[in-house]
Amino acid sequence: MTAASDRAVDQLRERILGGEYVPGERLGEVELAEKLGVSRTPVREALRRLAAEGLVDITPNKGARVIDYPRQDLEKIFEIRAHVEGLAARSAAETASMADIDRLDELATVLKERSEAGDLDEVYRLNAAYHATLNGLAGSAVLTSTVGHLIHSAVLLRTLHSFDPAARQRSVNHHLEIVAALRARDPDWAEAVMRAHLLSARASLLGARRRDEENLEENA
Amino acid sequence: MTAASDRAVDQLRERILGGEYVPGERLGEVELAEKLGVSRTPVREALRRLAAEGLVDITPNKGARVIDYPRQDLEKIFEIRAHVEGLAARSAAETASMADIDRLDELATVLKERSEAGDLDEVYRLNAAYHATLNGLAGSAVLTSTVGHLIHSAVLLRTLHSFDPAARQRSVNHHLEIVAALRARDPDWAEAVMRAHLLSARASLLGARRRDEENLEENA
DNA sequence: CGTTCGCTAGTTGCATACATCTAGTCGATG
DNA sequence: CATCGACTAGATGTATGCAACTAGCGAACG
Repeated sequence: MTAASDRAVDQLRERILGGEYVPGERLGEVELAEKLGVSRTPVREALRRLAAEGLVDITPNKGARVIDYPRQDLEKIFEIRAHVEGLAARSAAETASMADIDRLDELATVLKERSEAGDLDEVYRLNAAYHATLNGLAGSAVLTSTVGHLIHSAVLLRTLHSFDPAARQRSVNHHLEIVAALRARDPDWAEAVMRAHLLSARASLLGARRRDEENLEENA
Repeated sequence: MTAASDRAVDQLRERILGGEYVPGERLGEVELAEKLGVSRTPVREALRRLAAEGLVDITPNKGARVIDYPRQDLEKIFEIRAHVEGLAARSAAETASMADIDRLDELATVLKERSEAGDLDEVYRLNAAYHATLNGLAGSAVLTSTVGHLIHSAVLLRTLHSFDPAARQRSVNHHLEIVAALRARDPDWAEAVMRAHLLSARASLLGARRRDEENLEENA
C-alpha cells in the first residue's frame, strides 16, 4: 500500500476529477494496470479506496465505474455541506492561527484573480483547496474526512461550470468575506457566510438544471 | 468481492462493533485469515473497506488497528450528526410512507421496552437500527452513507454506556416523539427533536467524561 | 555503561496463476 | 422465424509465492 498503490490512487483520482474519465465510464482493472504500469492488485486497492472516497462505484463481479450521482443528490450534498462546513467555519474562527488565516487569504485572493481572468480550471482547483484548508482548520479529522467525500462528489460534476458570472462573483466575494470573519474572530459571522456561500451554490445548480431542461426541450 | 470478502467484512464489523476487538488493537492479516478461513486477499479487501467506513485505521507497512478516536472528535461527531440527521428527519417528515413510519414506530417501541428491561446490548442494536432506518428514509444515498460513518464511530465507543438512567429515558422519549412528528408530517418539529436528541447525547458524553476524570483523580 | 550497527523473525505489499462469474454469440429446436 | 440454451471470450474474485519493509534483540565498539 505504499508506492504503487498510492501512486495509483493519486493518478486515478486526478484523472477522474480532471474529467478524463466521465461519470458512468467503466474502469477495467487490467486496462488501468497496464496504463499505470503495475499489476492488478494495487489497482484493485486503489479502486476500493476511491470507492471509499465516493468517486467510483463498484458492483460485485461487474467492476468499477466513475460514480454518477443524480442531480437530486447533488442538491442534498450542498445542503449537508452548508451545515457541516458552517460548523467548520465556526470552529476555525475560534481556533485558527494568524498564519492559517493568511494562507486562506492568499488562496481567496488568487482565486479572485483567476476567476476574473476566466481561468475556470484553476478556479476549481483553488476553490477545492480553499474549502479543504478551511475544513482542516476546524481541527477534527472526522469533520475533514466527512466533508472531503462530499466535496469530491461536487467537484466531479463540474458544479462551477453551471455558474453564471454573477453567481461566480458572489462566490468569490464569499471566500473573501469568510476570511474577514475569521480575522474578526467572529464565529457567528463566519458560519453564516459559509452557509450562504453553499446555499447560493445550490441555488445556481437549480438554475442550471432549469436551463438544461429548457435546452433539451428546444432540441427536441 | 463476493462471498469470502463480504463475509469477512460482516464478521469483522460485527466483532469490532461488538467490542471483541478494542480500540487500538492490532488486526494482523494472517491471523484474521486463519480465523475466518480464507486467504489474506479478501481479508485485506475487508480491512480496506472497514477503513473506508471509519472503523479501522491502516498505516502503510504497519498494518491495521481498530480506530481510536480522541474524545474531542466524538463530541464533534455528535454536533455534525445533529445537523445532518436533523436534515434527514426533515426530509423523512416530508416523504416517508405510512409503512415506513410504522416500522420506525415498532423500533422505537421495542427500544423503550428493552431500555426499561436494562438490556443495553439490545438497546445499542435497536438504536443503531432506528437511526439507520430514519436516515434511509431521507432518500439520499449520499446522506445515508455520510451519516453511516459517523454512527459507526459513535457506536464503537459505547456512547450509551455513559448514559445515566435519566439521559437514557430522554433518549427513548425522543425516539417516540420523532415518530409522532413524522406522523404529523411536521418537518420543523421532526428536525428540532432530532437535534435535541443528539445534542442531549453529546451533553451526556461530556458529563461522562467529567465523571471519568474525577474517578481518575480519586484513584491517583 | 550507553550507543549504534547489523541481523533475524515476522508482517505487509506486489505479482502472478487459477477459479468463478458475466455477457454476448452462435446454433439448435419448436 | 423466434426463442431458448450452451459455449466462449473476457472480466472480476481468490489463493499463493516472493520481495520489501519494520521492529526487536544482541553484540561490538566508543
